[in-house]
Amino acid sequence: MHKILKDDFFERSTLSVAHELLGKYLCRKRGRGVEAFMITEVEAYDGPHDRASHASRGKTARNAPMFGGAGVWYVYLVYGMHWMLNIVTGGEDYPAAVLIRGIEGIEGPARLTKALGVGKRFNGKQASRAVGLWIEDRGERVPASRIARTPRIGVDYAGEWAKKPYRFMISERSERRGRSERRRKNFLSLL
DNA sequence: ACGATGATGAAC
DNA sequence: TTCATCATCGTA
Repeated sequence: MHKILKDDFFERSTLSVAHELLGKYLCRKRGRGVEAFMITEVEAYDGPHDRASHASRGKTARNAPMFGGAGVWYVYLVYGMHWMLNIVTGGEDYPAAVLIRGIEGIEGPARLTKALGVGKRFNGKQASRAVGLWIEDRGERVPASRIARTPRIGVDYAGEWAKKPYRFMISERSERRGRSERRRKNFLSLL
């Protein structure tokens, strides 16, 4: 069962959408082929008062997609070099979106956009097969016991909002973690 | 721990 | 018209 997610899936509470996006598939059509990756990590940016959200300073040319209808891509550049991929949630005029931070085999919001060739041309476009970038429900369910919630990454400036557990991820089994990744983690923990 | 690298938004 | 600030990543 490969069911393309429509507006109605995204036109709901941002936290629900974020939670339920885990286990869904991010799909990209390039040339004749379609690549599909399970979504493993997301963050919710919820409403005009969320100080970690671009929308917290009101509507601007950049964040306009967040204020529009649900199911639309919001793609923007950070640090002058990285594209971030978000899907707009909630109703019209309620600014909210879910940032896709990781997919199967590719951790990191900038890495996945690079790997899939996602850039600003998707900004403001409805997620759909016609556009070449969409999300599918393939009937796989992630057990609640494997879903972890933590505060969002890189939003320390956001005061109380920085502490909210708006990051959702599929927790990995430590046995399956490769030696190199474990070494890298140990190394980073020294910093 | 830091530099790369450029758009954005706010101050002036 | 500047200027500080980034929803990051790779390298040391």
